Amino acid sequence: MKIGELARQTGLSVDTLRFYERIGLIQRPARDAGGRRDYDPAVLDWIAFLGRLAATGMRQADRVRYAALRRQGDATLAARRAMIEAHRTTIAARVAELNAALALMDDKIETYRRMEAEHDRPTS
Amino acid sequence: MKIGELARQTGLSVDTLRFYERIGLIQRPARDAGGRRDYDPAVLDWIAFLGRLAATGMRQADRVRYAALRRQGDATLAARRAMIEAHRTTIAARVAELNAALALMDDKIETYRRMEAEHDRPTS
DNA sequence: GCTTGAGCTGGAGTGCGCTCCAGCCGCTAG
DNA sequence: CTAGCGGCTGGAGCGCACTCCAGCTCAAGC
Repeated sequence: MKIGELARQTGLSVDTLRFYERIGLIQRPARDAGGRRDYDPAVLDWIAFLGRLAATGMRQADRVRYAALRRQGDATLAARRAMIEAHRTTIAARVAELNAALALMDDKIETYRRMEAEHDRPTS
Repeated sequence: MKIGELARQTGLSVDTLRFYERIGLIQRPARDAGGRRDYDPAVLDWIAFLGRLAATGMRQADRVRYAALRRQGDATLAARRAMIEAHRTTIAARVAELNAALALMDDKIETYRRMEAEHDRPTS
């Protein structure tokens, strides 16, 4: 699979894919006779998972660390699990924070409704 | 209240407070005889709310828009409510996304546990 | 009356995570 | 055989949200 096709399938740009390779998020792929990157389709799953990590707030530096562990094989299983467990905890905390914010926004919306009623009928 | 005291109470830096004023997130405070900012304590609640908006992912440009509406008084109540309602929707979507990610992380952790068991006892 | 510390301004610098660019090569279609 | 497209590299640039800095003023404590 060429880089353009991979870009299409992942939704990332060609530049982003090359950038991810530079920083070590994606392994250097095989090259064809002309020196062009030729990806193993398995990279699709990896990129999707990286996307989930990024979308849930794991920092790039940590994703790079995780990718490095992954490249080292089975000896790093426990370390990788520890990273994912820590990330799970972070996500759970974030969910709690967002739920609290939802309640706050609901209060605020209610306050606005009352103030709008006041403002529309100031002689009430 | 001087800027240093406000910084202490809000957890923001003095530079950040002045930056927020520059971009319009905080109103220009009164000045004392020496030309120094002298804040009304009411700004504490406002900064706390801005913090909640920021922490829940509202972009700075939108916080600035919201602050601008707020400065215009009661005529903008409906517009402000609309912004908060939109933000509430965004937060709710984010909670759903994070909950899905939690499930994914749990799967991943479980997979790691199984692989670790495999790896520790490869002759099983 | 002098030092110290807080505050002032306008502007430059930072870190993250990309994004874009110049200048090049090589395959394929017309 | 040549135009066009996709790919290549190394490096510069960008948007966001601050953060830091130089060089200054001012008020208070010793």
